[in-house]
Amino acid sequence: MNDLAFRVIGAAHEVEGRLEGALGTIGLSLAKLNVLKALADTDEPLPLSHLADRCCCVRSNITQLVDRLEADRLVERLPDPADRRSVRAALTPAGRERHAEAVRLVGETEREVFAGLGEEDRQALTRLLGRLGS
Amino acid sequence: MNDLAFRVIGAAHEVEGRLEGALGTIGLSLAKLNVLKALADTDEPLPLSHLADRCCCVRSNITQLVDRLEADRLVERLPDPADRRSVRAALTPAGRERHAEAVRLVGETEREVFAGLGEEDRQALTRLLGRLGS
DNA sequence: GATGTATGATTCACCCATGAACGATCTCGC
DNA sequence: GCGAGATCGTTCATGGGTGAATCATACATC
Repeated sequence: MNDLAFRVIGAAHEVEGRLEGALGTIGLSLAKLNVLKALADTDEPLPLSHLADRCCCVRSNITQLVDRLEADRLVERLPDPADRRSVRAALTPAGRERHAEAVRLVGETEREVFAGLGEEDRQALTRLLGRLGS
Repeated sequence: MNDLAFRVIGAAHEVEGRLEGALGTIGLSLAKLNVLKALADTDEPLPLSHLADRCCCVRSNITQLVDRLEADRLVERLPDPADRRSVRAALTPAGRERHAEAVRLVGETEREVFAGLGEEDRQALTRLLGRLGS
């Protein structure tokens, strides 16, 4: 009954820690993966504003993430000839590769983390989480 | 089944957001509240290292948090005559008060967030979360 | 008592996130 | 065509988190 909020937060923190740990071994983080995922999903260069929308974060955050991803040579900035205000982010081949590795790693880690739960438990958990915040 | 990890993280993010929003109205944050709680629970000045242990974070983080809480006049640093390396953090009267307000606010918010779940659901959620990460 | 090691807190560099302010550019309405 | 206002990305200040390095102090051992 009590402190359920902190239990949810604590559990998520644990899961996040596991994922960050796994991704750290290939030089990524959840934040970076999130950007790579958005780019891999649409499979074409995305204006940074669109990227911010898909990542559910503010534009200034994307600026910094793309800075770091560009330094990692996983993403590059392309000018948009049609709108000179706009900058589009594109996956490099290395970025596409790294994203694939990351997806594999995350899947593995997820399986480990939820190994203690059967299929029914997982559905129950999903359902319960979906009913929070009304 | 799929993406359950991200569902857990997302739900926790939502809950965190609600709590941060509520605490923001009285100039606090979850991080600050966490420190106040540790001090209120033991009810005596705590060396910053112990505080770091109880808050499950590194010492450098506590240094910064106590800096801000001291600026807010909610906490003060006391020298330890028995060990001149040590600095103890103590709640000010204002800190004690603010902590009480915060606890009330968090309780309210928690009730709102989990209003959609009955007692059985809450127990089920607690149980499921407890089985993560084995 | 001197020396060497462990420990306490701080500082620094980094990562991630937000919001405000800004300069450049686009677009709409006149 | 031009001016007003919207939009794009960046920068800056702030808050929260980590780990490495540093300095003072404590302590153990000789």
